Order: sequence, then structure tokens, then C-alpha cells
Amino acid sequence: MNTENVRTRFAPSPTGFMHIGNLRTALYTYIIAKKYGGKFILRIEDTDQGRFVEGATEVIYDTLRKCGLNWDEGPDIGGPVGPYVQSERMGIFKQYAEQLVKSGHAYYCFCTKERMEQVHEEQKAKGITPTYDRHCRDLPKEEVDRLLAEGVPYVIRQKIPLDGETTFHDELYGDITVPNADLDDQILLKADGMPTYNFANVVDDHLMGITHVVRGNEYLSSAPKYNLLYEAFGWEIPEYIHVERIMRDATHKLAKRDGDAYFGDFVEKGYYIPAILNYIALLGWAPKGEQEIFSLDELIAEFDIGGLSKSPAIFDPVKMTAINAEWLRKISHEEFKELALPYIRQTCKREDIDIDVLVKTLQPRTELLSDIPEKVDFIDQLREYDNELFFNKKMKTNAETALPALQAVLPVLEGIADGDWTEEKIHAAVFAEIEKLGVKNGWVLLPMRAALSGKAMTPGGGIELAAILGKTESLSRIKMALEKLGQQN
RNA sequence: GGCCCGUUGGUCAAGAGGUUAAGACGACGCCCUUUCACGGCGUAAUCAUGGGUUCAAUUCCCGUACGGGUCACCA
Repeated sequence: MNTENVRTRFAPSPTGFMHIGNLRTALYTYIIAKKYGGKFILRIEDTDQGRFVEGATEVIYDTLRKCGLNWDEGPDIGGPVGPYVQSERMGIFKQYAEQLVKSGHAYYCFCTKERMEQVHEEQKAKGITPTYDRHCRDLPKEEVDRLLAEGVPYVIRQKIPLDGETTFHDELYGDITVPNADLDDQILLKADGMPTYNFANVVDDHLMGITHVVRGNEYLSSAPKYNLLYEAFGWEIPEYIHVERIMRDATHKLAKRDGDAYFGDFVEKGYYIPAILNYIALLGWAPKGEQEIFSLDELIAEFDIGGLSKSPAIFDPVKMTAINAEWLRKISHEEFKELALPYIRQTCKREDIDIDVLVKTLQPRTELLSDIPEKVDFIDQLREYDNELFFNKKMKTNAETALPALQAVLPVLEGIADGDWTEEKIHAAVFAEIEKLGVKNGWVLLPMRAALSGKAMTPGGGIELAAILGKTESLSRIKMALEKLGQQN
């Protein structure tokens, strides 16, 4: 693969959403540019006015920026080969189409849509693939000039060679050869003077000096026609890298209704952005070694086109969550704290808690940031619980053993000075008591944890919970438990 | 339907004629442990299928099945 003066481009349509598959294409495109010290270009393909969505371009900018996929040239920052919004480039395509007509690689077609529909109907009835029947392909020049002069609406079509075959090269799939007879004389310039996507793409990519075209594999079958166009212009053909799609299951691609097709969905669900990027990079690409957690910079360093897969990958939210959890564990306490705080505050408003101990206990236990509110909901308010909560089979604790355990630990906790109420000091005091009593750790700590949280599962054990809640609240909850336990007996 | 592409455990996948067919997630079990986790150890589970080629095919070739893509004045 050529790695000189690499220029890649991401060319999304502004639909208002960033599909995770599109984002992955952007990721690979960005990585390839950066790996070889090249430029990553953003071009907005907004030629479908019918589908214009308010604010959609901002979604693209926003997503790319959040992901760190910063473009070197683009609509907002400009660049040497602008404009970078396709609708602003409309004027330039007609001359290129006419150039092809002159060189004999394209022709005017005056067929109406109605005629085409009819032809296609007939072809379908006969069981033939509907294609243009090349009715106008060999119109005499005088006839063409006359119709043009009369102002009859026309399109410009690509003049595909009638025989022979076309081979194109893909970095992943190798050489693919198709008979020219299978190729349609596709429309290049529409009746309104606007280019079709396929034509605009070729012209824009050339004009923008794109060296590597990374795109979804749905374009594989139009690649031969692209090549013919490049050849007709005498332009250098870029390197193609067609990437397979991301599927929901073997037969369905990820779609909107699954609720997990868009980048924004995942952010909302509490996924950490570098983890999202990490996971989607791995969907369809395998690194050389055993490493699985990659930052964007590491992806750039490790990426190799040979590791791309030719078969579709099924999106696995479970694996993605696992990668997310691994990221959350890997980042610093401070960074995790910053991420977790808004989620903690959803259910835990108290300010008088030891937030750092809480964050510390949360970090290894959080798979998704959105799991956090439920985990910390016992802090502001102790929920109603049953004395059954004190039962633990392995530690042989239950409501009966909890009573003496808490009775023993209460004065110990009361004896800790207010200023000494830290995880360390509590630990030292409680463990001294445990040793004195000659009991198992859990005999004391399990009831303590239950009394402090009222929950069967908590982030952290008895000591940590006490540290988090503070002295006053901890003592009050233990007394409350003693009362409950006393009543029952 | 024509053409194009693909098919290794449940999922992502390594593998490039000779391997005990990696690894990760998930599942299950064990250890650690003050719950739940983290961490550690381990178990089960894969070459779609039929023919070739070859001393030897997951690997190369052909067919079949299955899946996907594409056949617009959409992008």
C-alpha cells in the first residue's frame, strides 16, 4: 500500500445521527491517515435536500470531536481544496460530465423517467435485471444538438464499454474482476444538473487529492464503475479499503429500532467514549498481539490493514460492556471520579460523605457509569430491610449473631474521635476488636455492612461504608439495627 | 433472479499445507475475600458442506448450502 502523502476522507451524510458503523469507518479512516502522517479530511455530503435535517452537521462535528477524530480540513476550518460541503460544490460537476461526453466516455440521454419505469417494468417481467437499455447511447450528434437546443431535459450517462472486463483492486479483497456487460450506463449528471452520488464522489475525491478511500462494503459493487470513470478522466485511482458492516445478528444489521445503533445511545447508557472507540475498532479488526485495550494513539500505532476482517461482525453489547469496565478500572482515580460524580449525584446528594472512599470502592465495580446511581442509593436514605439481611451462610451470621456483633462494635466506633474517622483508623479499631473477640472477620463485618446499607450488595464492605457515611450516620444506623434486632429477639 | 463478497467455539477472532486450532468476552468450577466486585487458576465449546489437488488440508481449487451486498435522476 502506498503510504506517501496520505489523504483520507470521511464523507458522511448529515442524517442527524452517527451510526456506530459509520463511526467505525471514520475511525479507520482517521487511523490510516494518522498512521502514515497524512491528512484526515471531513466532507459533508448533503446533496439530498429532501433529507435535510436541522442540526445534523453539528452531530457529526460533535461526535468526531468527542472521539478525538480531529480533521485537518473540513467545512468549519477550511483547507486548500474546499469547499468541503458538497452542496457548495454543485457548480463544478457539470463541466466534468461534459468533458466525458466530449471524450466519448459519456453521453446525453433524453429518456424520461416514465420511459425508464416502463422499460424496467418490461425487463422485470422478462426476468432480466433492470438496467438502462442504452436507447440514447448512439444518438447522432445532430439529433443530440437539436434536442439540446430545444431545451429537452437530459441526463448524462456513463458510457460503459460494451465488452471486455474491469478489474479493480481492494487492499482487503484483492483484485475483483467483472465483465463490463454487467455494468449499467449509470447516470452521472441528473436532469436538474446535479451530480449523482457516485459521480460527485469520484470527482470530489480526485479534486481533494484523496489517496485512500475507506468505505462500507456496500460500495464494493460500484467500484468497477468508479475505476472506469477514473480511467476516462485519466486520473490516478485511489486505494480502496472496503470494510464489512456491523450486524445485530447474522441476518440483520444494527438498526435504529434496536436502540443501540447510534453513538449517542451508548454515551447515554454510560459508556466511556474511549471504550466505545476501542470496542468498535475491534469489531472487524484484530490486532497482532494479545493486547485488547487500546487508546486512540495505541490504535494508530498498532493498526494494520491486514488485520481487517472480510466478514461481517456481530455487535456484542456484553463484550462492549466488558471493555468499558476494563477502561473504567484502568483510568486514574481522579478521572474516574470526574466521570462518576454526576451519576453519584443522581441518587446521592449528601455532601458530608467521604466521596473519595466511595469513588474508590465504586471504580472496580462499575461496568457502566449508569450502574452507579442504583449502587449508591443507600447513602442518602436507609431503606426498609428485614433482619434476614443479616443471614450469611458461609460466615454463619444471622439475626442472632448480628446482635452481639453490633453490640461489640458500637462502642468501638463510638470511641473513635471525630477527627480520626477515616477508613484506616476505623479498620484498625474494628480489627483490634475482632482479634480481641477471637471471631472471624465476617462475623462482625457482615452485620456491620448490612446495618449501614440495608442492602444485600454494596460497593465496599463494612469498614468502607462506615468511612463513607461518616461517624454520626454510621452510629445512628447501627443503633437502629440494634433496636430492630433487639425487638425481634 | 444476474453479478459481487463472505462462512474457525454462543460472540469477537488468531491462523498463510504438517499446530495440543491462540487469545478475549460470555458460561461453568475453584482460589482469594467483610457482601458484590477486582485479581488468580481451571473446564467445556469451533474449522458450514461435498468433491478434488497433495504424503498431508481449517489453510489451495471446484461445486453446494447458508448469509450479506448491489442492481434508483438516494447517498
